[in-house]
Amino acid sequence: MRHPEDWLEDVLGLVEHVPAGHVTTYGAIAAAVGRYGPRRVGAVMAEHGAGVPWWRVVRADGSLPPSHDHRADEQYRREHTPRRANGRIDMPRAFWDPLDAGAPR
DNA sequence: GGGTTGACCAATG
DNA sequence: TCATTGGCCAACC
Repeated sequence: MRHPEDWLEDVLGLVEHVPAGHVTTYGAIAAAVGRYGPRRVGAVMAEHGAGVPWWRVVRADGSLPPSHDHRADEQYRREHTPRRANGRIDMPRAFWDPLDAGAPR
């Protein structure tokens, strides 16, 4: 039975497991925890994202939420996160699926 | 009880 | 590639 608190811990736990140089998406996290939707993940990140590598969570198309902006850019340079010329993440190369590592099969 | 909002997503033109 | 639309689900007023 997943209390809201457990769900929140699951989300934050997954974000912490995203390897440096890679990113995941709100939708992938939502799918991995298997409840609610991407918007809930975004909402919880906005409020509780301070303690986790929030810059490794982006939109499904590789674009950055407004809040990331310049601070994320600095992290991507440091972690060598593959990016495209338009500033978005190179998703085919950088995407890390939590289901791929946390819950195989 | 109902309308609005939001670190979203996928389909469509 | 960008803009629009409908769907999503909990929080808030």
